[in-house]
Amino acid sequence: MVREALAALLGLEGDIEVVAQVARGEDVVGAARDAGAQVALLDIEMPGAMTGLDAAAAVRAELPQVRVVIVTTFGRPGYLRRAMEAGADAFLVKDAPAGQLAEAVRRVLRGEKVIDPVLAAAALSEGADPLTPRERDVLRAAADGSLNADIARRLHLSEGTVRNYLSTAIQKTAARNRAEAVRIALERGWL
Amino acid sequence: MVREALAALLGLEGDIEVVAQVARGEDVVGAARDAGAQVALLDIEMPGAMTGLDAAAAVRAELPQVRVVIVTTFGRPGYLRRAMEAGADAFLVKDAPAGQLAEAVRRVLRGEKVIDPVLAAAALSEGADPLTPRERDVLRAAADGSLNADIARRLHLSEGTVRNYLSTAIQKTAARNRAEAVRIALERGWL
DNA sequence: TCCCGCGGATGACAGATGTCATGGGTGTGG
DNA sequence: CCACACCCATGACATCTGTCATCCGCGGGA
Repeated sequence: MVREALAALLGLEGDIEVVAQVARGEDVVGAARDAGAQVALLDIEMPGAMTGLDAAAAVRAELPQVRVVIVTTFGRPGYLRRAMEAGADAFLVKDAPAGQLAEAVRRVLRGEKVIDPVLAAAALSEGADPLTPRERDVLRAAADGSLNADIARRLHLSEGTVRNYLSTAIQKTAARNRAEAVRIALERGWL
Repeated sequence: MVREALAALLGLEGDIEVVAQVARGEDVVGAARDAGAQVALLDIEMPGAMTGLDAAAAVRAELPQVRVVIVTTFGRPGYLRRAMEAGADAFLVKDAPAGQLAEAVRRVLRGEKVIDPVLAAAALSEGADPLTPRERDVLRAAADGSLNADIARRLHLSEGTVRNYLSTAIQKTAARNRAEAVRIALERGWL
């Protein structure tokens, strides 16, 4: 519904034409190629296995002439960082005024980058993700309230190892327990 | 951005006119009255103190002739229940096709109720919220990973009492610890 | 009147969690 | 070759968490 609504909004602009819409990240590259798109507008949170950031990287790799605009619900600095690493040209949050959307499309077509300066500052001041891949796995597995034993079974680890990884993750996030660590890592876009 | 986009979408329909838009729940009743709206379209998750459900109840109380359509990101059965209790005429989730939005507006104007039958069945089979107000408070306070001592201080309770309330909440949600209880209660729309 | 649910509290106990020291193996870069 | 980071594990320990029994006071129904 939101996708179709944003398409309607862009369609009202005389100089912009919506040439394709897809629901899943896996379908982005194909649709963009078939429709001859000049700009791809992607949400980070999408159904399916592929996130909008993955789709952005795929577009950048396979259709380098296509500009990528990321629109997301959550203005997490970590998202911005990862979007830039994935090769995005613009990064917008959904609670920005609607006019910024069309404006961003026009500007990336002129070769400009479009980034909220406040968010950019936050992303830079925050520092990079300090978690190792395994710490991320364990933290993600702990997010739903699983017991250490469950996590150990799911990741084929010993229970003590799970405790060790969680302990380091808790310290790196400056949290006091796993729940706080999960919340902080989520806010920072590290999961 | 999403609000303006949905307004653009509805504006494309010949028989529907968007007469007002507001960002915060507190402004809904005033704007609906001033604009002479026939239908109020409300999101549950809104900035400001007033949720969309509160706004729905306010509209129902002060402008009884105005139909209320709830649109929400999360199709939680508890949300549906609370929306109906607040006097909503329609309940839509945002990942439904865009056409359903205009269709719902037309149908509530004809006096019909619009509810996804799958969600209705889920809401009925799930049973009502079993939590007492205090259990809800404590569970909400525990959601961010606070220690028992923090929660006790924040709610002016003893630490043991916090443990007791959490224990009963954990049993009522059939969870194994507080984190799981929080997740389940959130999914059910009990918080 | 009596019972029951709710709010609030205490104490005791078992189990889960977080920390630390310490060990091993692997791979990568200087 | 050595240092270093990462991965995985164990054991010990302190603390936090979850459960249970038990108590008090209050108010609403039967």
